Amino acid sequence: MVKKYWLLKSEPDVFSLDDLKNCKNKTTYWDGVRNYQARNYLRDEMKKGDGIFFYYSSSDPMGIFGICEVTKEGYPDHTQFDRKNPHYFPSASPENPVWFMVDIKLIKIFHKPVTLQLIKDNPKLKNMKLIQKGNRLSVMPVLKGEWDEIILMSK
DNA sequence: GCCAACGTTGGC
DNA sequence: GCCAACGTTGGC
Repeated sequence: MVKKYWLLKSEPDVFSLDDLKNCKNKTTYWDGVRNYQARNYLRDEMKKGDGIFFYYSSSDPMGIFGICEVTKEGYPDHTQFDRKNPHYFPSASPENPVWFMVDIKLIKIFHKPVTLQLIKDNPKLKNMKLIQKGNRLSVMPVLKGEWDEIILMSK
C-alpha cells in the first residue's frame, strides 16, 4: 500500500501542535469537520501511517508548523450526536452517521515553519491545492513531490 | 475588521 | 431543480 500525504488546517488559538503534544500519547481525534469533500477524505482515503502536514490558518505567520501521522482510520465523529456540542448535527444518528474523523499523532514540530509566503514563492509548489484560489478545504491531499519539497524547506 | 469565495439552506 | 439569502472560512 502506498503511503499518502495530507494537509490539515487548524487555528492555533483553537488547537495547536503544543496542545497535541500535551495529549495522551501525543494523539487526538480530529473532530468537527463539517464539509462533505473533507469528510470523504477522512472516511474513505486517509489510511493508517499516512503523513499529515499541520497547517495554521489565521495566525502570524500562517503556514505548515509540523508533521503528524494517521493512527486510526475514519470512524464516526461522536460530536455530531451531542446536542450540547457546537458541531451537533440533528439529522445524524449512530446508525446513520454523517461525519467522520481520524486519529492523528504528533511526529514533529518544525524548528523552521514553512510559511504560506514561502510556499507561494516556491515555483515547485505552485500547483498545491492549498494556494489555489478560493480553496477553503480543511482536509486536502498533498502530492509526494510537494511533501518532499516542504520537508526540505523546513530544514 | 473587511470582504471575496464558497457551501448550505430553503422557498418556490 | 433553481437560485437568493445566509453563514463560514481565511487571507489580507
